[in-house]
Amino acid sequence: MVRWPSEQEMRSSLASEGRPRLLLLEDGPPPVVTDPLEDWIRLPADDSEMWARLESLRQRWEAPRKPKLDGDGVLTWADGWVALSPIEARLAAVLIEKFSSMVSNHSLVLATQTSDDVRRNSLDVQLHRLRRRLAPIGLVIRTVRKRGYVLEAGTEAS
Amino acid sequence: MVRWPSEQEMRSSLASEGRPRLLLLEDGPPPVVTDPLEDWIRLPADDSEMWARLESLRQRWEAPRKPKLDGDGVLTWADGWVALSPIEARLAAVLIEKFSSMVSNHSLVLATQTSDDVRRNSLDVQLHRLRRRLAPIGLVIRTVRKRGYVLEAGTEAS
DNA sequence: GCTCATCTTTCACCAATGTGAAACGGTTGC
DNA sequence: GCAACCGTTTCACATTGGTGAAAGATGAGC
Repeated sequence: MVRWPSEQEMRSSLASEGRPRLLLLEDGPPPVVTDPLEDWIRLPADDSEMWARLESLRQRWEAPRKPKLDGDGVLTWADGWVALSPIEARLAAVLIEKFSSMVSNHSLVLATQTSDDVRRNSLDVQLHRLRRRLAPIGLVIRTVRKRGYVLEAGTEAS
Repeated sequence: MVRWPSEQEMRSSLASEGRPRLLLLEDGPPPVVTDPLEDWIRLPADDSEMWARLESLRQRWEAPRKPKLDGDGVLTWADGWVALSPIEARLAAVLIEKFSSMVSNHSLVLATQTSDDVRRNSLDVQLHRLRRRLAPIGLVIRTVRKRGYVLEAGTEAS
């Protein structure tokens, strides 16, 4: 929540981090906001109205918290989209389903449809390739040694 | 502009058309809206506040504009315009309709009116030429291997 | 330090896609 | 008609992408 127009810098710093903000209008004309993650309300404000606008912003912010993978191997996330190959898409699908939590090594091997033993490190290679693709749109795959992997949002640190 | 909650049907019909709407709150609690093309205001409302919200919606709606293709094969976009040949125009039309999302290979072949198999790669050639034409005005066609293509705005990196 | 899991690189092979050149076909203006 | 032009189709070849395999490099845990 940002006082407006007195806290302009906070507004722009939040904006550049891609975080939502509600402008509390003290005086002056209302701003025209085009960012879906921004809204405003004139003070003094009714509690229920304030809550409704905050809740809307919160939902808009949290909605795209999971990457979306369509049936054509196109994976969409905050920074854009990438096309995945069939195997990569299957891997990504199971990782996305448990987004931000761990997926066992074994279920990933199953996702690649390959029979588990001969291909000692074929999963490693696929994961390597998937990492390469996902990095540009801000997704990272972290390792849980001996157990599995976690797909999550990369740190915004550019 | 939709009265709320008395004109619910109009709200959903506008929503399904992807058009913006401003809910005029007559009574009852304010709604939580997650669609960026929707907003609300409580009646009676100050003129300047109403205008600000309407203007915000208008800008959000117009921002993600598509390239425009007229009946003479002239395609207009931010950086100017180019003239397309008939086949290129038909291709561009279906790509523009789904601007920024994927168009299947097959529907593109249909757009060229050719019967799908004999012309093994005639679509490739057309796409190649279309790419050449569109590049100068800042449009790119990205490939989704085995599935289709996406027409989108090129990176502003000039 | 040793072992083992994981990561990365490289190679080989094949399939899909991109591209230029050329052949083909229609239209226009003479 | 015919020449010039333009759009379209096809062909041949180059380039890129997908996949599996193998081998070396890295790093964690004992």
